[in-house]
Amino acid sequence: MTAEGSRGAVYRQEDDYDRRMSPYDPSAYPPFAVTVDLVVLTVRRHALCALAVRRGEPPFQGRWALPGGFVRPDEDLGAAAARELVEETGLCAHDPGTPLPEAGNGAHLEQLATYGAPERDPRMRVVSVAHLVLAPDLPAPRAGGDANSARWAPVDELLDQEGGFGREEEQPVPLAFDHARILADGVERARSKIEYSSLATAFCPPEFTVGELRRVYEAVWGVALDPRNFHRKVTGTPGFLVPSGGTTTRQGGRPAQLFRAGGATLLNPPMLRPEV
Amino acid sequence: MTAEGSRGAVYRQEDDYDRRMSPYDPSAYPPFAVTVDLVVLTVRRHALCALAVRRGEPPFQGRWALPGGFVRPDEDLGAAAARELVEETGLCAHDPGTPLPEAGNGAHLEQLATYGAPERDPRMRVVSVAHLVLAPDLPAPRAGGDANSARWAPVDELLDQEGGFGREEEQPVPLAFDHARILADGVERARSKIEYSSLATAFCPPEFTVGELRRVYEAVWGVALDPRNFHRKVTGTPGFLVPSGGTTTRQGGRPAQLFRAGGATLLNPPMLRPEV
DNA sequence: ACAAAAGTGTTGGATTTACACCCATGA
DNA sequence: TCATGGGTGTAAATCCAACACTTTTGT
Repeated sequence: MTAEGSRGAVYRQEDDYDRRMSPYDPSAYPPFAVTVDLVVLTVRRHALCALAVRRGEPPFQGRWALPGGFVRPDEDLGAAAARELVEETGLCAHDPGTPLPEAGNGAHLEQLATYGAPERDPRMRVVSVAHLVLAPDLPAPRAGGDANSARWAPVDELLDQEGGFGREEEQPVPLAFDHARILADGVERARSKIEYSSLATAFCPPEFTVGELRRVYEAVWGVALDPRNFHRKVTGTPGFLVPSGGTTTRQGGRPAQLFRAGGATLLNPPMLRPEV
Repeated sequence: MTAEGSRGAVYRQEDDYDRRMSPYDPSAYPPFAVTVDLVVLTVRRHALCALAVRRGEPPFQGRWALPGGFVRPDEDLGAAAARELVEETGLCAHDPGTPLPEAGNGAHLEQLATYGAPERDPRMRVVSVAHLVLAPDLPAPRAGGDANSARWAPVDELLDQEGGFGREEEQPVPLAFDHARILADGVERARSKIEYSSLATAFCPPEFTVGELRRVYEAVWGVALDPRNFHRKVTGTPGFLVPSGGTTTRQGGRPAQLFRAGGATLLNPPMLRPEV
């Protein structure tokens, strides 16, 4: 352990930091590392998937983890998350003020929660501000050019503590650190938020059909919805969808109207998630 | 500025902190101070109020601020918030796992959001994990024995950027730091959460009447509710309230049944907040 | 012609609202 | 007796789930 910056050192523990004067006295407060971790969700092949990166170094070497990195000395938390997102996926999400939901270039980014248990990283005291990203279906992820060190995985698979091997040769090992918990919290947030907000459109391309939007709800909630009532509901909610004029038959069947996301962010009345 | 720990110093900016090996290398990551700030809400005299403490030192000397303090080196975030709460109010709220809502000794504590804009504290780089506390009406707050350095203030008054002087001689100055934003976020969270959860009971004493619970909703939402429909709604929602057997006439009029909070945390169907 | 997906109409039941009305106490 | 808050009944309006049925394409 070095003299300063290590756990267990003795600091002047003034509870009311607000009453302190000295501007920069490192001995007066315990230093933490602050990082951002990203829960990046998308809907692929009718399943809710999250972005995972493979760890190349200990601890948890070889295990899957959420993407993330340090917050820089002069960077806001949301900006750090947006930067990491670009670096890991090429996705551009506009940085909102910390807890403001906001759509950027298709993707939605918001702060999720902060995780700071003392032993969550065995190397040092790390406080991680997790962020949630909802993105449309993307090409295979790049991670520093290295393929197969990053992938989209169904969240059920990543959270499955039991067996449940993926179709591939992937192992059912839990995620590194407390990332399973973070991912579960992010998934829960997404599930409840599409109920009363228009966020489900963040999973869709710029133009989409009502059926495509319905399949997003079905994948995120893991339920089947009545296509007819769903159609009435979403087209009848003011500000949710605006027709873009075109039609498509990319799903087969009768041509479907194309829509864009409307201006409304809060849905009133909300979408109803079927019981159990 | 001292050599290390100050803004603008140059660190090895590895984006992927997960790939680093060295356990405790302070030059490898930028150190932050991590604090918790508390939004403590209660309902007093038919108004939603928040706990504010007066700052005795610069910056923002003499201004009102939210209570808070440093996270200790071996302390979890929720534990730090619970500790600060006890120190400032004597209230006991059980520490939940980070984002888990949980009731302790009457009060509810949950993580709210994290604020880390680079210039939010002029002294140093501080990341503050804000927590939300919902408490029943309390005796006058104590703050280190010093009265009049802590008070309950109506949130409207604390958030009013314009005039709107309080009844007292209090000034309409905005809160210190970014605490107005934090308070506003906390209030918004409380307003929306009592809609679909049983959290409104956290504002009530252990035993309360339906009318008292209704006045909580009215104060938090700032609306008037129909007492008759409200009664049917809350008593008809399974798990929300359980009769404690007793009655009271402390509100005058016909004796009212006393209830305790039931086991349910999520309300289905939710309470409906009247439009506009 | 047939399958598949999009969309409209209709109906019965549940929920919500608005308000009339009665109940039990203290002053 | 009156004022005050507690609590029940009821009818109209609204919302929602279920499903029959029509439309428009590709094969």
